[in-house]
Amino acid sequence: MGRKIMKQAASKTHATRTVIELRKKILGGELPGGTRLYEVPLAEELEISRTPLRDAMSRLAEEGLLERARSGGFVVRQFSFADVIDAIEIRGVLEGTAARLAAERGVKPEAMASIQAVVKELDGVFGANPGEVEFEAYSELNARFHAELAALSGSKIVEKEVERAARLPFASPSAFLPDKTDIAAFRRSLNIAQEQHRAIVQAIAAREGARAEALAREHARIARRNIEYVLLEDRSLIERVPGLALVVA
Amino acid sequence: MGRKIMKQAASKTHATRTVIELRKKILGGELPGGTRLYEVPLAEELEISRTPLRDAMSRLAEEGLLERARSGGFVVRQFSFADVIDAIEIRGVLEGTAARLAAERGVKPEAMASIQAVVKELDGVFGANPGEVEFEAYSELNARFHAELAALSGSKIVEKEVERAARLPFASPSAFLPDKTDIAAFRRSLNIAQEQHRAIVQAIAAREGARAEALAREHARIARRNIEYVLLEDRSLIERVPGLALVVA
DNA sequence: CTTGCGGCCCATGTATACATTTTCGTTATT
DNA sequence: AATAACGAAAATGTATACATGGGCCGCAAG
Repeated sequence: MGRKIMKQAASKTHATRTVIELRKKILGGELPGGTRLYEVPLAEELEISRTPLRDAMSRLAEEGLLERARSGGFVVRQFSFADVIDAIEIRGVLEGTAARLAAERGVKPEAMASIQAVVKELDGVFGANPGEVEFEAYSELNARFHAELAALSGSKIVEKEVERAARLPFASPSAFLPDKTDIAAFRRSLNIAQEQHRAIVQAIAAREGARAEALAREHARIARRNIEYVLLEDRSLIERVPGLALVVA
Repeated sequence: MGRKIMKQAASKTHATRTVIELRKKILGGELPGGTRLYEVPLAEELEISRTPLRDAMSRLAEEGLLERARSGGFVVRQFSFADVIDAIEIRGVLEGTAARLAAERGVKPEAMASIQAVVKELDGVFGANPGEVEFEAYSELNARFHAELAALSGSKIVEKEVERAARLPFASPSAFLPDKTDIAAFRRSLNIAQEQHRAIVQAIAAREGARAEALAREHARIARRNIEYVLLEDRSLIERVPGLALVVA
């Protein structure tokens, strides 16, 4: 197929590619929160013209990583510790709403079967001994669980808003997955999270809206605890969490 | 070529003015949901070039009134009846979160005094007889109440998300204010709403988070009922609600 | 009639020159 | 010394020409 020589294989347009590139720089800390993005030098550095750069920046503003300055131009958004906590809270509240609506309005059997299958698959990534987890598989399945949960609400709007709330990388359900980190509490948290996955699905199946909502909210607290640990107890882990570079001390 | 004749009446830049103009056309129904916005003809019609037009469209995408088409370009966003209901639900959930956090975290006395003053002022717009209301004043104070409630959360993030959820015009707290409409149920709803305003503030002052949250959610149901009435019972009122032109049958 | 290919058209993507506004240092005036 | 006013530099805003690429139509082969 692609016989055409594209120096940039990944994306089609300069703007699209620039979104990715800028996002990487922002999340990687190369462009810290509060940085003003001057169009001319930045365009030169990226070897594109100002037009696609502005397009890319406006998309990143939609994404919440940049904000428009009052006098024009864009600035890298800056988050405080409290902002991170609150962003996670909102994600939990919205996922809770998705879970509650799913319970109240009911879900199609196929959708229920599908998310139950994800939970079952998640069971499979835990080894015999506590602490044994296939992180890669867990991470992927966890993302799928959260995506399907949002969809269970049966509401495109709710689904979209949940997705949006999780777009801030440190607020995402996969913000901090222990990976190879050798901290017992982190590893244990995966077991707890999985138990909550199960309970949420169960509550939705039983049409227990309030319980489903409360469980989903509590579920988001795991992310909060992990982030709090990273930010307050062991800041050496900051670089392991995408987007935490945006958080000002 | 270089025309220096600039009729910049209202806003500073062409883009800013175009945002306002397009928003008006969208909410007014002149550009119905699903309409693709072709840059060249639209730019000609608005008598600007494509550059500020694209800027304006991207801002409207941030606002949620447009969406980017997969193949490029912008399309006027379209909402179903269910979407309207769900957007109001989300606004209620987020305002509920703001109220709960205010109660849980506590608010500064001055902020509490300020919102209590708004409630007191709102009392003043009701006349002696039921149904007597100064609509203009009510509308303005109601908007202030909701803005201050969001701020009571003490969280910039929550405040911003509440504001965002209310930006979809039909989901806003002032989406459908009876105005001169002579429907008894609508007029009564204002009294009920005001009682809820009072209760929400009271719950926050008493640090009753769950109650504050539940009340704020229920408060949003008034908007839902009113919109449902307009859409299901008396569609002649549709034109009275900004943005309802976007809602497809 | 179907199907696949080729090319044209049109819409968006991009570069760039020019216009306007903002910013900030400097100077003049009180 | 404070401040107002000015102006140069720099940054964003705008217009426009040109590039690119996807979709549609027609034609020809099967």
